[in-house]
Amino acid sequence: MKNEKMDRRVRRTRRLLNEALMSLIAEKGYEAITVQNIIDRADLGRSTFYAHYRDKEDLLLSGMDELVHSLLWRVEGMPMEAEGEGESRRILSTQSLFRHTQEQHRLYKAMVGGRGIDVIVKTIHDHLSSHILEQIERLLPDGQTTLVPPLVMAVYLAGALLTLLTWWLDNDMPYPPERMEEMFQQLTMPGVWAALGTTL
Amino acid sequence: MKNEKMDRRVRRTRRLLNEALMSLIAEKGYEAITVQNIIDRADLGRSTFYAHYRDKEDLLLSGMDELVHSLLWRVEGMPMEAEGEGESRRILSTQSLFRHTQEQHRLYKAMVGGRGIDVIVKTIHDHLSSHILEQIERLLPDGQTTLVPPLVMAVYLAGALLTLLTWWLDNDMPYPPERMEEMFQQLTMPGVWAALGTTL
DNA sequence: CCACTATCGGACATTGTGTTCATTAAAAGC
DNA sequence: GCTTTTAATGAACACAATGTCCGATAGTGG
Repeated sequence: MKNEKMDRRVRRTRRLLNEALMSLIAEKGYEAITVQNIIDRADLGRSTFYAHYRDKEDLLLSGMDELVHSLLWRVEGMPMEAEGEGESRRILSTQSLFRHTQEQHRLYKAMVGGRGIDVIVKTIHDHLSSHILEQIERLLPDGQTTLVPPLVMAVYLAGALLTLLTWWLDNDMPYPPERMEEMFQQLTMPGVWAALGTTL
Repeated sequence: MKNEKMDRRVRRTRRLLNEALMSLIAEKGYEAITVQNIIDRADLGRSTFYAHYRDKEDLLLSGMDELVHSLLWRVEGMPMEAEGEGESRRILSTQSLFRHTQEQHRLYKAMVGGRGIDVIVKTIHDHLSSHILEQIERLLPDGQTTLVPPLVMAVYLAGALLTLLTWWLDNDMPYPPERMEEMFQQLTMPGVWAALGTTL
C-alpha cells in the first residue's frame, strides 16, 4: 500500500471526505448532494476537495474498492465447493451478505434505490460476476463444456442476487436474511446445476 | 385518449421533443444531454419546452408509457401457459424481446448502459415484474402455496431477464436472440418450477 | 374573420461547478 | 530545533445550465 508514503493530513482529509459522503448518501441520497454539502460536513476548504478528487463521482468511486471488498468478503468465506447432493448443493452462499446489508440498511438502501447512483450497483455487479465466475470455473473439469457459458451464468447469478437484494432493501426487508438466502438458492441453483451439465 | 382534444401544435411539439430526446440518447447518452440540446434539435423555443415538461426527466418519463407498452407486448404475445413437459415448460417467452432490442440496439444500449438513466430500467423492471406476476398467478390454483412467494419469483425473473439483456447489449450481442432466449429458459425455469411446488 | 391559445425568444436570477492564487499551517528531512 | 517542502485555506472568479417571465407573434378551432 502507498498509504505509508502519504502525509497524515492527506489521509485524514480523504477519510473525512469519504465519511462525509457516506453519511450524506444515507441521509438524502447521492443525487441531491453538492460538493458544498460534502466539504461543509467534513469541515474542509473547497480547493482541498478539488486537490484530491476531480468531482463528486471520483470521490464516490475511490471509496468503492473498500466497499466492494467488504461485500465480496461476505460471499467469500462460504462453502464454495458443492456440498451435499441434489437440491442442497450451492455455489455461493449469500446469507451473511443479506445480514450485512441489513445491519447497514440505511446506507445500502440509499445506494441501490437512489437516483443517479447506478455506478455503484454496476461496479458491484462487475466484481460479483468475476468472483462467481472463478467459483464456477473451479468446479468445472478442464475442457468441460456446459449448456450455458460460465460467463453468462456468472452474470446471471450476480444480477439475480442483486435484484433480490435491491428489492428486499427497497421493501424494508420483509423477510429475514436466512429466508432470502433460501429463496435465492431455491430459485437459482436448479437451473445452474442443470446448465452445468448432468455429468456433474 | 385525450389526444383528440389537443391543439395540433401541442401534439406536434411533444412529438418533436420526444423524437429529439430519443435520437440524442442514442447519440450521446442521457446524462450528457442538456435542455438546450433538445430544443435545438427539435427547433423549438426554450419556454415552449417548459410549458410542456417540468424538466428533462419529466420528458423522458412521459415517453415511457409507450416504450414499456411496446416492450411488454413482445413478452405478451407468447405462450403463457405451461407447454410441454419437464425442462421445456416456460412461463414467458422472451425471444421476440431479444430480437426487438437487437433491431433498435443503438437506443436500447444507451438506455441500459448509460449513466443517470437508471429510471428507465427501474420502470421497465417494475412493469415487467407486474406482468410476470400475473402470469404466475394465472398458473396457480387458488390458495396454492409455493416455496417462494410469487411476488419474489416475479421480481427475480424480471431482474434476471434484464440482467441478461443488459449484459448482452453492453457486449455487442455476442449470441443470437434465439440462443439468449434458450439460456434464459435453461437458467431460470428449473428453479421456478421447483419453487412453484412439485404438485404442478 | 375573430377570439383563443401556443410558440417565440431574449433577458434574467439562481445554483452549482471547477479553477486560481496568495496566505497560513503542518509535516518531513536534516 | 530549524529549515524546506508540502498541504489546506478561503475568497474570488468564469462558466454552464437551469427554470422563470413577459411582450410580441403566429396558428387553430369555431
